[in-house]
Amino acid sequence: MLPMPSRAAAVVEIRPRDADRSREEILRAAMTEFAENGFAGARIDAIAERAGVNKKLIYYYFAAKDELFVAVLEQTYADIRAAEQALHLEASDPVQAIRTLVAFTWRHYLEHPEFLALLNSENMHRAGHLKRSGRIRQMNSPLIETLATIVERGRRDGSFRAGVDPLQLYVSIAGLAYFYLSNNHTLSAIFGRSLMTPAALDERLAHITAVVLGYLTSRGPQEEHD
Amino acid sequence: MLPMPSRAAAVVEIRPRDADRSREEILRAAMTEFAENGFAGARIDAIAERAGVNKKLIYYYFAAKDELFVAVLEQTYADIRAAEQALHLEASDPVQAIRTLVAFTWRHYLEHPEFLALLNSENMHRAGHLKRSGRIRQMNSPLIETLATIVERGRRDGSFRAGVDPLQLYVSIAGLAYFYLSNNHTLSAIFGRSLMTPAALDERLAHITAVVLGYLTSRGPQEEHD
Amino acid sequence: MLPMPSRAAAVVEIRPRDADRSREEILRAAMTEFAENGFAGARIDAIAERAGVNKKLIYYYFAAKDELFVAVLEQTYADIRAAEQALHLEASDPVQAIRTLVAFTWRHYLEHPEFLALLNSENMHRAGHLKRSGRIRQMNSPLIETLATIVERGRRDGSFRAGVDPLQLYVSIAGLAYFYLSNNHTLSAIFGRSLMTPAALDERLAHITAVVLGYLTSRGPQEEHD
Amino acid sequence: MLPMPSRAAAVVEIRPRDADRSREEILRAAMTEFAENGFAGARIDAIAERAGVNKKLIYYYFAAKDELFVAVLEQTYADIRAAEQALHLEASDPVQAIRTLVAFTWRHYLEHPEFLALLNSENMHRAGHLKRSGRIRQMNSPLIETLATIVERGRRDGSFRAGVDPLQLYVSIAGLAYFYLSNNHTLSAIFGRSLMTPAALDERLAHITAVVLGYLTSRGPQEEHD
DNA sequence: CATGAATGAGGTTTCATTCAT
DNA sequence: GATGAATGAAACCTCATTCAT
Repeated sequence: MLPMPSRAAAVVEIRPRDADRSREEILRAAMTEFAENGFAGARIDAIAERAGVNKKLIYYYFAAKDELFVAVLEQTYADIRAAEQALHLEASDPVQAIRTLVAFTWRHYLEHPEFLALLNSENMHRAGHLKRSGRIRQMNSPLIETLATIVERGRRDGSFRAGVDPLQLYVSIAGLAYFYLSNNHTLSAIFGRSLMTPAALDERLAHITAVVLGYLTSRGPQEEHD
Repeated sequence: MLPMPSRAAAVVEIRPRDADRSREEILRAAMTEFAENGFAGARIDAIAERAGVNKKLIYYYFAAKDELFVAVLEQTYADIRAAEQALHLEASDPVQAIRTLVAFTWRHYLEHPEFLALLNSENMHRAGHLKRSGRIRQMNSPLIETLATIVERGRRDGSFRAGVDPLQLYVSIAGLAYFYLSNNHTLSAIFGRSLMTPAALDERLAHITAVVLGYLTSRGPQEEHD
Repeated sequence: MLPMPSRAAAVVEIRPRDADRSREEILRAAMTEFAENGFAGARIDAIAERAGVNKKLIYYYFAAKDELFVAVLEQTYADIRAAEQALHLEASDPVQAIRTLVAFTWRHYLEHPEFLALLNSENMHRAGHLKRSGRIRQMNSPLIETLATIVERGRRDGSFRAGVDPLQLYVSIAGLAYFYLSNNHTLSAIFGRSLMTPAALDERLAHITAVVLGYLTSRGPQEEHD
Repeated sequence: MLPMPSRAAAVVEIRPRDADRSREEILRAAMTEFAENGFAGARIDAIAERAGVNKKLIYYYFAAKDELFVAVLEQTYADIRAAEQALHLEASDPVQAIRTLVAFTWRHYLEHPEFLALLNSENMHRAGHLKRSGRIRQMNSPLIETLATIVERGRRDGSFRAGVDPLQLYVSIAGLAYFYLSNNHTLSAIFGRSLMTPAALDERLAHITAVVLGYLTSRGPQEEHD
């Protein structure tokens, strides 16, 4: 009863989907469910239904809810790391490189709301799942080092200020994008103004870029360093 | 933390009426529980135990889990608004006012991790609870208007750039502080470096201040505006 | 702090209602609540709210939910017995007396749906409450004896058949009215025809009268008696 | 009570699939529990215990208490409709057909006290459950049409009066049986005379038959039609 | 006579997980 | 690889009732 990816399979071909397909389907369904409801709010039942499989199959592939969540997290991190790798920032001049990086971050968050939601959920659990996954901890973002190079190049050619910590900068870029998108519901509820129209989104990206470049290109008087 | 009507009260330990006391105790316990576990993860049982009251009493005062959460949110927002009002930013010069505001935001988030957690949880629910509370929607932050005044004063005396949207600025200040603190667990898990030591915290505040002032005081070349 | 129904009361007159009034108010509220929801479905909270009194007051007057129900039953039976006594059936001729009695029963049920509902509820409990109340058991309907007299008069003057058991007749008259009214919801749901329009109600009364008189005035061939 | 597909089955005691068995067991248990305690008084715990299954299984099959009640109602109605269909009233002469129908109704109510109890409970809820079940509303009793035919045949052969509404007649036959049986507890509590001895039951059936036939066979003077 | 605060027991329902096939 | 049936623990919530005043 094992699936046969050989000629025989082509003949019979009764089953519409094979093992890998099911696993992937579950993972995708879990990602949506976890993103929409958080870890505690997500329901195994809902995941099974979304994936179109039996609940038990979920346990067959991913022993427990926690481990399924870890798998989803790993997948999500792998996705963003892959996308980051596709950027080639070394070539261009520092200002342009920063523009590209900021825009990339913004767009990735915008197109992957599940990433924000999963991060939210995971932070609420004090990164308990993430700590359990050796794989994610190894997926240390290469962006930090790229950023260090860019910042250093900018400092040397006189376009950027000195004393910029790449890690702080990375967190700031992320934060400027993340907060706006992740908190969009509460913000628009309070300000009574939709933050997700195309115009508003463009405006936000322009603002973030201005903030980051404004910071990098300004002199940075001493008294600002504490 | 409780107001003391007179010295005598402090001595004899006359508590406010039990009813008020219980209600407040429940609210405080709920805030902690919701902050630690999110809305879905929070347990009414745990809240009752924390507050030292019978579970039913919670329903006596707050009809349902949802409404209790709304009450907690309202309290939290009321707290931050009260703190904001205590700042007097109009007097000082624009640069100093911004420094004060950034530092205030940073410290409030640092000292009230429950605020961040509740916000996280609420965003996961797409602000469903917040939308239900007319009271919170009215508590529109006066900071936006204060910020508008400061930015305008800075522009007129030549210290700040033109074209700064106070709402964008507000969101950016919040985001720069929020992301670092809220995501501290996942960030430190990934970077293998604790972000919560006193030194690290000071460093972050300095960085945020530098970013915000760097942005405000730099010229802002046209091409940054899209 | 005791109420003073004396001159003093007339002077102060702060309280809008006195003790008896509260008790009565509770009883009335309980009747409605029990009638609408049955014994198990009725809520003490709801009764207190309906009566506009504190829940504890209910326990002050009627030690427990069961006893409150018994009190309501007693009141309801007392009402119908009082109404029955107001009928004077002895005078008129037998046929007319039966007409009057049937119409009275019909109208009383129609105007007192709570009586039907309470009876329903009580039967579901196998008359447990009723059996506890000596007062109700003594309130044996005088109608049975009146009916016996009417039936006997009718038999003697040749208008009614012989061998009519007054108890069976009483139960039949009640049943013909009761079933239609008490089951009106299920019946109209199934037959898709409203049974409570004025025309429908008149028609039913005419039918019941015809059935009862048809039975009483027909010869009654032997084979009908088993 | 279960159908036996073959002798072999009876020997080896091959039970129907466990799933069906459980579902049926739950339904049977629920019927008893609801009949004994009404909807509000019935306990899911008790049903689970009676059925010998886990409480959760009840929700697995019937989502909620309400829906379980609807299922029970549907079953009960299906039972009585099936029994009605087994009667063949068309053949016999009108008087005999009426006798048969009255006796059938009486016996069905007598042997299925749960039907009366469920009806009681459902009426207390204003047929809320029944209205929700399309299936029951479609199970419109075919008896009405059969009755119409019988009554018409009787009218034509001169044995029955004219102007008999089959629906009214149906309701009357039901009411004459229903009230006696359903209210037997309160009635015997008040009259201090047991109504459920075999002799008493026979007597009641004889009386009902006499009432119905008395009505149908009497002339029905105009003034009775109001 | 009247009240608001508080409770313990138990109700329906949910959920992650396992059993048997 | 895949399934439907079944479960125990625990969740939210309800209810009649009592305590203290």
